[in-house]
Amino acid sequence: MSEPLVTILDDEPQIRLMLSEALTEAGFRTAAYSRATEFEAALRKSTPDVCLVDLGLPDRDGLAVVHRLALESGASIIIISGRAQVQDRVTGLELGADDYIIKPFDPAEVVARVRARLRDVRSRPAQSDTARFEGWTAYFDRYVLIDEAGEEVSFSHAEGEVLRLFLDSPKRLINRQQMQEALGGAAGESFDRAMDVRISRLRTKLKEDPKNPRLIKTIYGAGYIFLGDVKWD
Amino acid sequence: MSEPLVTILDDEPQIRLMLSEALTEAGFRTAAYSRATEFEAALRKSTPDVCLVDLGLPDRDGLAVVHRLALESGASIIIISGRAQVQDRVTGLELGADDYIIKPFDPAEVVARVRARLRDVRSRPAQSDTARFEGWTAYFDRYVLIDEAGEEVSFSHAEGEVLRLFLDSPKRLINRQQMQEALGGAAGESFDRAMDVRISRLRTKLKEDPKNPRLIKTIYGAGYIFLGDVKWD
DNA sequence: TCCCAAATCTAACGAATTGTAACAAGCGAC
DNA sequence: GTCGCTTGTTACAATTCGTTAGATTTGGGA
Repeated sequence: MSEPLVTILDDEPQIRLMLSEALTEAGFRTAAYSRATEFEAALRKSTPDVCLVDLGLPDRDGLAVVHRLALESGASIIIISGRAQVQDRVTGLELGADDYIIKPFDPAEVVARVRARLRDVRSRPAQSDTARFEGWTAYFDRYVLIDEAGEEVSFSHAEGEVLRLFLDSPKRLINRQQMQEALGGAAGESFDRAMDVRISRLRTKLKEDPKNPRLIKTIYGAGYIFLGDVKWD
Repeated sequence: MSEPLVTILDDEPQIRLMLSEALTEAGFRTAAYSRATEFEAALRKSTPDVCLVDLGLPDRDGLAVVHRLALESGASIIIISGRAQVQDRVTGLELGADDYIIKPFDPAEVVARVRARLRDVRSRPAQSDTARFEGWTAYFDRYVLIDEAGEEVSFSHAEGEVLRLFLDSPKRLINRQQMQEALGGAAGESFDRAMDVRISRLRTKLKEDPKNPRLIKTIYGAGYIFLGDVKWD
């Protein structure tokens, strides 16, 4: 599949240029137009994924363009406008725009917003949710750990919560209260023991030596600390 | 189906109130939380359509909440934040947020942006009738699955509903409530077991190993996840 | 040093959740 | 009507995970 196509409709040349450059650099195909008629003619040939539309056009009311686009095309629509009133934004969005960016803008933000629109058009390809540490690879989306030898160990939801907490803050002391909150346990309760058990079970899966754990260390009276270098993908 | 559910996660009471009022008046159901742990606990029960998340939370980094939401839920995410730097917005959007609103904001704009998000959640592109995944090809118009070897397995309407639900959001947690709604089961009922049976039957047809399913995974206490890359023709 | 209370570990149990075989009801084809 | 297929229900098996309770470890004080 080719790269997503982003079209730009704006009458100011320097804005067209700025957007084209930023979007091309971000890996999109772009096509820019200065007038609505020209733009709509092009729509009959190509089917953009995202359209950036300026409201202040010389030959047509920008909102009318947006409205037609919303009705007739499947593209996401982002309005780019100098009109900063809340009412303008509300009508723009109500007419079918998916986002509304106010001039002056930063090209990096436009790129980020274009990406956000593309994500949900394609029903969000899952971002990777994988971490590597000390020979292990944790696939949180699959609930599986794989060791150096390629052997698979699956872990449960509860164990995954603990592991994620550790991998989120490696080499930092995590006290019991912090852990309790992160694991969704209401405060107090005799819930505290449950935490120990979760950790114990996780240790077993990580093949820790009970007498001398290398990865999950207990700090007596303080909490736990996860040693080991973590790299999230 | 009932009104869309919008959740609010913000530690400032007056903001929660302002948003709840505006959204309720606009016809949405709302639920507001002040702390991340509370919010995440609620997520296990209900499935919001849009989540409004403030980044400045007392008990957890707001961005971490956003990231998890983006990975694990199908909801649209709108960040509401006082951090106005472009860099903040870009990282927020990159982590999976669909929109980013800066405080102070006008409730009318928030409502308009929530509506915009719901529009594209609802109007997901009409799926075709053929999907490929992990060696299988599913023909929904013919109620037939074909494996790599070309062997045909037919499936029923009920099984197809489940399969389509999974193929529509691969690698995402689908909780029981969500599935129940999608499968046309009115809430409650002793219908709950029927769902397990449907899934069990589908697993059999997909030749899943009962002890270690690779495609349809159960998350105890949470729901199901379909692993595997899906491509619709 | 030894002793002890507090903290932590973990095997074992049980409540809740999920899996699935077996049965039954519904329905269309003949 | 019967036959065959689909699909929900029931009943029981299997799994998950918090709880309990006894064993073990820790660190301060005698």
